[in-house]
Amino acid sequence: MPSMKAPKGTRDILPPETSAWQRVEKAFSSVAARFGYAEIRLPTFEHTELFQRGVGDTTDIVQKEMYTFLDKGGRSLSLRPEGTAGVVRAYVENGMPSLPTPVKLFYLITAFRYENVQKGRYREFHQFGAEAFGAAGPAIDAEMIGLLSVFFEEMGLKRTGLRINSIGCPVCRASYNDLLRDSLRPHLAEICGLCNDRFERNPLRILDCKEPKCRPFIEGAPAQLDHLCPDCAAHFEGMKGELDRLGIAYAVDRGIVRGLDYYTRTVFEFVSENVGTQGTICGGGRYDGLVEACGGPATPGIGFALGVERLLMELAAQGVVNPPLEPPTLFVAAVDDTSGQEARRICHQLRRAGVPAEADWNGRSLKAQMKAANRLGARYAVVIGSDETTTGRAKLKNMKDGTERDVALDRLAEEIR
RNA sequence: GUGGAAUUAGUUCAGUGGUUAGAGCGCCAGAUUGUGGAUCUGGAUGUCGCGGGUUCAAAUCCCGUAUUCCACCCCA
Repeated sequence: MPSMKAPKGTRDILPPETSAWQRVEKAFSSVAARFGYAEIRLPTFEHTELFQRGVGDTTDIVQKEMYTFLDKGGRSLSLRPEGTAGVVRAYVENGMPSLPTPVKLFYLITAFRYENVQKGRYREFHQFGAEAFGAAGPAIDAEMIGLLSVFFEEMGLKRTGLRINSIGCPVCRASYNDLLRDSLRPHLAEICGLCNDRFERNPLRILDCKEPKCRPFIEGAPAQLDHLCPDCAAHFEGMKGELDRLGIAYAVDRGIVRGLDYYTRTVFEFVSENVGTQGTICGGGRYDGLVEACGGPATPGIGFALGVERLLMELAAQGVVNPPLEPPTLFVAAVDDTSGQEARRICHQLRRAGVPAEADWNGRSLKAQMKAANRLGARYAVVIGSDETTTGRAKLKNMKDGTERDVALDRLAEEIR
């Protein structure tokens, strides 16, 4: 047992699992590009202050889950706990507000949160995300959800539930918060301690509480959705209409709040029953005040983050099979050391010609080489000996049915196509 | 941060105080001389998570600790 182990909450992703990762990464990039999103790559760590402002000082993520450290120059830096803040920073820093709108970006990142580990939750985890800046209307909200819907469809995912909600803008939220407090105030003694804290700080969060004793009051409480200002209400209706026209099914869930401070109006998530209590595969929403809060011009924005580990879990749970790694097409076996040299030369030339080929690298017996070819799933094998080296011809064996046919060695690449 | 369960070969697991700790799978080699898949035979590999303690004797009992899984909280 090795004494060096991967740190808590991290894990190694090994073959053949990596092929499943490559598959989803490729599919996501492809769908995102088709929707007009361009890839952005960003630093893994940022100034701590960015997350304090961008994610929100009051969030659990910033208060207790960040990997924060001082570098040798005394700067406070943090490993990113999510992707949006960094994208917003880069958007402002690189003058992207002057680009034609909407500016649409996507990314594949790792993120870090210091939390206790459980199913579908790691300290280092992977997200696919996208952000769209500069479009204020509901059409872009639906476009983004459409992107996810197409991605899930192409991954072969069924039964992934989309839930949507609106949490309003700063204007209607202020009056709603008063309404919410009024409704809960008589019951403060009965709801949990945490919710008492939330009552002053951010009463919206109370709606997300799972405490049984809080549930009755939550269900009786007014929902933001029913108290939107006219603009926010129109936005929500507009988005629903867009989704209807795109043929995307959704459920309105008044309980969706999202954990990050920056959200306004639209919030949504894709949920599953197969990821443990962490049912959320993907969460996102609109953040119309964030760019300005990060020092840029007032710019509407919307984005989402998709948990790759959770997506993969969901794919496995729904029985979506992962196509196997491309097997070596041709195994070049050799009967002795001398022909082994020739076999390796042929193998190299096949690879140059674009043919996946394997050979023996351990000086093993012919029998062992054939065994290896079989295990690798090679479709064909040739055996190289002194006869073959002299005549330049060999028997090409089909590993599936065991049949052989005589071929010229210098035409191997063409023969197996 | 809180609670529960677990940790023995590469892997899945058996072994609950008594010699040199086992099995399946996998790996390596062989079953007459240049051919895989089946079968058979043989082989290698363990600081029994780590550190203390109890005992004549600990994988086994006790304490601590780390990690994993599950749950709370929160989120991807």
